[in-house]
Amino acid sequence: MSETPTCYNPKETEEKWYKFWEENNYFKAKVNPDKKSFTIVIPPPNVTGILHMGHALNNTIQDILIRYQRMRGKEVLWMPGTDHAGIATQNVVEKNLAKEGLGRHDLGREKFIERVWVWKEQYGSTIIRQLKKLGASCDWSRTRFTMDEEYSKAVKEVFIKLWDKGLIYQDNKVINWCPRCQTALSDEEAPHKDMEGSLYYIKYPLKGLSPSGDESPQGTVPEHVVVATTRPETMLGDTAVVVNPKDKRYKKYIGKTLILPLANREIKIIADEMVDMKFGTGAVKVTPAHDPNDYILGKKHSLEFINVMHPDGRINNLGGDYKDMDRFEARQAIIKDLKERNLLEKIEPHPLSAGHCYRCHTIIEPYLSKQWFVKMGPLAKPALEAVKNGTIKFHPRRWTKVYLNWMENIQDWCISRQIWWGHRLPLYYCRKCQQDNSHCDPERSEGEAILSSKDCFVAGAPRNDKSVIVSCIKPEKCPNCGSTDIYQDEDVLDTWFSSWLWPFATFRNQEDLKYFYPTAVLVTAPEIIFFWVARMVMAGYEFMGKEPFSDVYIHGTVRDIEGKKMSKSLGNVIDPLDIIAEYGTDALRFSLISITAQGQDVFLSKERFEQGRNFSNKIWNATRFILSNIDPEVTKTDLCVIFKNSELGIFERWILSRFYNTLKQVNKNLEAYKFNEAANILYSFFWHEFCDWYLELAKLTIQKKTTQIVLYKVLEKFLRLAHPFMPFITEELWYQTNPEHGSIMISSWPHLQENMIDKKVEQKVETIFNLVAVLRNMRAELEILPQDPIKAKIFSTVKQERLLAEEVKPYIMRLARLDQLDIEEKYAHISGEFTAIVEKMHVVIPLTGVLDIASYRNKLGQKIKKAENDLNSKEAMIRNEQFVKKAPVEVVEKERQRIIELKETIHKLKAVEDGIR
RNA sequence: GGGCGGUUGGCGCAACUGGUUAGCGCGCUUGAUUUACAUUCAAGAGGUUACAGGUUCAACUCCUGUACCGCCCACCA
Repeated sequence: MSETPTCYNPKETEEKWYKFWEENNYFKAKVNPDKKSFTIVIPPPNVTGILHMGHALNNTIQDILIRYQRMRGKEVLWMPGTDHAGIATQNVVEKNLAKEGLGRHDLGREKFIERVWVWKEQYGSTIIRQLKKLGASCDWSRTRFTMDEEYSKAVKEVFIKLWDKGLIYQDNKVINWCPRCQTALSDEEAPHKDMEGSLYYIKYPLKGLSPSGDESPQGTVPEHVVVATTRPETMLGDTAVVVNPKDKRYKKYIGKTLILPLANREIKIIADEMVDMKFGTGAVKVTPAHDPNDYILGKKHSLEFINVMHPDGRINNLGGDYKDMDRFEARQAIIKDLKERNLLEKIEPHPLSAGHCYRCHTIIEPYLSKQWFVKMGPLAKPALEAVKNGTIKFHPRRWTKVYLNWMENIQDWCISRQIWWGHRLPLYYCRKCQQDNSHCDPERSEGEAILSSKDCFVAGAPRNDKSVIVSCIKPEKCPNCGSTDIYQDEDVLDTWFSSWLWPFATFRNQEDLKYFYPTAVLVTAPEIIFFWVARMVMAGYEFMGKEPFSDVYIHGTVRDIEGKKMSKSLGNVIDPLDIIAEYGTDALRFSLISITAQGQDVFLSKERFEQGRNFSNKIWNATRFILSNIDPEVTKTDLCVIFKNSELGIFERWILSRFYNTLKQVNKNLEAYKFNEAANILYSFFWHEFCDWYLELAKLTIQKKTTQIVLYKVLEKFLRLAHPFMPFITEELWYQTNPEHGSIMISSWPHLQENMIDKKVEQKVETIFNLVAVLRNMRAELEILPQDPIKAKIFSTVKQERLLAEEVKPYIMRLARLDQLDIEEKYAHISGEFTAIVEKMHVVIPLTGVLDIASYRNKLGQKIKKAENDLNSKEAMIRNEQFVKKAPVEVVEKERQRIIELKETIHKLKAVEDGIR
């Protein structure tokens, strides 16, 4: 009958302890003048969010920092919350509505927003629950939502502050427009993606040579200019063709008029240096309302701006025959028509990159539209300075450059969005004043306008306009004329316009703000640097007069085993909740952390979590073993007592030294944000030193109190070190080791006792372990089974070593499974022996008949050769005067020492070789 | 076009400010069931650190160049 193996079962402990922590308010932060504060604000996940590996990594790192600092005695606050995620959330709710056959316009704005709130109440806390499963020790009593009333107030106030400073303006510009979401987007929200496209060469006939280019008989086309474009459908909005003034091919055409095919409009040929003569045909169609560069040209040359699209991407009334076709449908139709008229010269494949909506991945349409912007230059100044002078540091450092580069080339921020879910702009308009001032038209033209260039660049104009009222609440009457006919701007603000206030707008009172702000460190992924990190820095300086955090830790992106980003659409997602269910939260956390080198991307596969699971199990079983073998009294003994009595044996001193060494390393690496290093150090200490060696040795003396105390103390201290990484299992075992000493999460971090680190003891024990390893190795090579009797001898002329060997003789015998071990001074050669060298000791076991002499001699020969090679190169080094002169003394000394050792080794190995014959 | 990261045993990754014998995990080979743990233990095999130069007494580490992989930003008619 096989017994059921003893395994750690995470499910039972995790729920229990999380509840316990919450009920005891251990996550709560209070202003405490006696303590230093340590604050982290969570990167607020979207309310629509569900936990993915990126969250798991991000929040595990934060929780490690938080739990570590809490144990170190700081008053820590991990501020949680969620982001209303305007577009994403609106999309989700609209999708739900669509199932009922409804669109948001069927409901109307107010009803729709009610629906979103209902949805939010129902599903918005999913991500929070999942973060709890992850063990996150956030102060949930402070949980914030970016649409909370107070938070919304802060958003409006900030808008007004910027308004008053003249940093907010309205303008007609070509912005990134998502035809699916039907809203403007900022540049950051429309990332470019490479894609396969085509370059279409289209003939634009000259005016006057033929009445109309598209009706010439027999398919001949009169004199024309060929333009190349990737988006033929935009030709409907062309208002010029531009060539380089230096281009000989086109010089004669400059100033002439072309007939725009299909639209049959007249457009001029103009000249501008901007044109690259080498690209395409050197002649460029200009569509000022549908391309950012053409927009600049249009402005410069006073062209007309013809917007030919509806907001949903269909061609509008200005598009003639193509009216109401979708933009891509229109593209095909236009190509077909051009072909028929023989106006399409050719189509070439052409790689291009186009902006995509970061929410729905639809191809962005550059679109002329009236939007609100924030002038960023003045805000960027202190934010640049802070990073340049080191007030804010990036980890790893290389991200500094990325940040500075963006900040130095900062563009104005388009903050208005044509959606409903979000913070509505605190702008109101008085209809009466507007009528009196007909110049101003704040209402959006639905994409059918033909604008002359003077209509653009009205920057700041509304600020001087008496019909525009900026206010936190709806004014009862117009302060200018007293009219009550007032309405609010329809647009909402970019979601990031609320997120950038997160480090301070999350606080509910001044006292908290004063105590917890600035926060300590921000933990996030590289994608978010521009969206959020940079803007928070600007907001921190602008509205608080102080940086929002001093350190920014940028961790890698979680990818699948092939290096692809994990995404639902690719189907390569490893769900952290599945891992939690199968292996436990601690296993998930530990594995994730231990494979995440600082700032490097993480390549995940499910198997990687086995390491964490196995480690949990190891900790579990080792603890069980220790607890079942020690006297409960031991748990109350002070370690200092036995230490003072110097009752500690060499192995006790060793494991304590190793523990404090581990502690030192863990401290160092945590301070340096090297979480994987810290985790791996803990792992190898506990597994390969504490369990593999010390626990095995301790079995010999387990009855002794000293042994029990050391076992218990090291275990108990280790649990504390491991707690930030593996909160649940450590809490459970902490409780089991001593039900009376309270929760581990509020226990104190072990104090580093440098005097316990004893390099000499470590070296000695190292030697002993080598001895054991050599004996085990000999056994294996000789193919001696463990149950076979075996005798060994150790020779050493050094008295100290003999004494050491004598002292630990029973241990060596046990670990190497010897029946007899003699320790002697003078090496007496026995024929037919098997020998190895450890330090200054000569380890010998008699040969048995099993050994393959030839292969053994071969191996021996290789060893000798390698040692001789080493020796030669070392001796060459020492002979080199330059080396002896220039290298540091200790390096030279080390080399000399090594030479002596190598000589000795070679000598002994040769003796062994002789002995075999 | 600009910037950044990577290239180290079969696989995935380490190695701080140059300094003995380049570590770890997985995998592989062999052996162990007197056991806290087979989610275990022991022993072993496996690398001239992408390539070409350079600096240095000394290069995985610093510099220059090349190749390949990946990312970011900008432009693209």
